Amino acid sequence: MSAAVDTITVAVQRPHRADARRNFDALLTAARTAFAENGTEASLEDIARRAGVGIGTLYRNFPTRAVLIEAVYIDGAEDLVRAAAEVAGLPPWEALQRWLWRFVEYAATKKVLIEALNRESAMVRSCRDAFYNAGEPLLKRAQAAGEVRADTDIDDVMRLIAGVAGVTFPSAEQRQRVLAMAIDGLRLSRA
Amino acid sequence: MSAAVDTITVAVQRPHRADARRNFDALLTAARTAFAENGTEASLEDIARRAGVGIGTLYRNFPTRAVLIEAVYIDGAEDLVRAAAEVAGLPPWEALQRWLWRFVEYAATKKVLIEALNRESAMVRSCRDAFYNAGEPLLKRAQAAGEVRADTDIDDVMRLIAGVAGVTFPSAEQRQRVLAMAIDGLRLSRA
DNA sequence: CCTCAATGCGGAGGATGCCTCCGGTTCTAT
DNA sequence: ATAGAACCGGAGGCATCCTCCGCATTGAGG
Repeated sequence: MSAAVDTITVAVQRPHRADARRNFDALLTAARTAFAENGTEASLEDIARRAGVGIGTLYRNFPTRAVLIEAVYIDGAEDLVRAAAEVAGLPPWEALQRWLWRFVEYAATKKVLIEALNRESAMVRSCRDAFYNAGEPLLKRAQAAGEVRADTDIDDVMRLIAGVAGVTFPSAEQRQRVLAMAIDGLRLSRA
Repeated sequence: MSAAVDTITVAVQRPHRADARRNFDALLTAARTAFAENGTEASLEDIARRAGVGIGTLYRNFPTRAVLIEAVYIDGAEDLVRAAAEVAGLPPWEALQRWLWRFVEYAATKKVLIEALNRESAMVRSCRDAFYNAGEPLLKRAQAAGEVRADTDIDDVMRLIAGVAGVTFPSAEQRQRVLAMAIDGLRLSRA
């Protein structure tokens, strides 16, 4: 499991100087908040202001918007990867379901996830690979146990869940219900 | 069915003068193309250029970006509403499924749909109401026939399908497969 | 403690896009 | 043919993205 975590490569280096490190962290925090509120088109000038730094500082740390998005995206990804180990001991279907709901929670805390999933970059692929490495054993186990349809793979599943998790629902209740329906779709086979 | 079509109210008036009507149509066409390529953040100046008109003309016809998005969104909506009548004679599950795949096709031709579904405006509500009026009888019929889970409604279903239809898939094959899984999720009940 | 080089800073300025408004043009009803 | 309502394009103001430069700060080494 530790091996899975290590595969997430880091695109941006956290600076060496203490002041720069503080600014880096402040920018990440501000970006997380701004993206959660306004999506990934949130104004970078606004993010710099929120962090209490100049726009030059933002660009020095994150040369493009995409790099900033990815940095936010990777934040917390390790926790999700580790969560797979936490549920591994449960019965197959239960384990997979629990992990998928963790994935949905992760998605809820950052709107960038859905948009990032559609991006093609080394960093995103690295994270995606890590998620897939974490979740795939759970899926295969549930398939081997005859609890999940055989005609799907981890990429299908992640895209299905991510797509639904990205919808803005009027109520948490409905969100829960519709996501449950999507997850239930994993169970049925046309056989 | 004709009553359902009539409930779609029109937010923008098509102009009276011949030249203005031509420009209006050209703008709609250009917007459809630009949105399909770049999503709803596509440059309005680019759209005006594509249509061969000045930016002032774009704003005169569509006072805000939202109005333009909605105009594109409604385009073709009537066809989808009518499609419900075309499948009504089929067996319950078949009818619903056929219509949902029509919905997916409609979504594929314009990326704006997914984003529009998350917007709150009179026009969007009007279209959504029309879709729901069209699709709901099909859903209820399939539920009455015991072919669809009882714990869902047309709003759930539309959001589920729209969410998945909005994902960018690397292949049409995968898209097909994952959407089929989502639709299969309608069938299962926890009972 | 001091020095100095590497690291890091903010914001002015150029480019682009959104949006408004005004002088000029075109269309159509009479 | 004419008048006036409808319509036009694009300059200009504002916001945001992004770069670059003169100045400031940090921290390692002596």
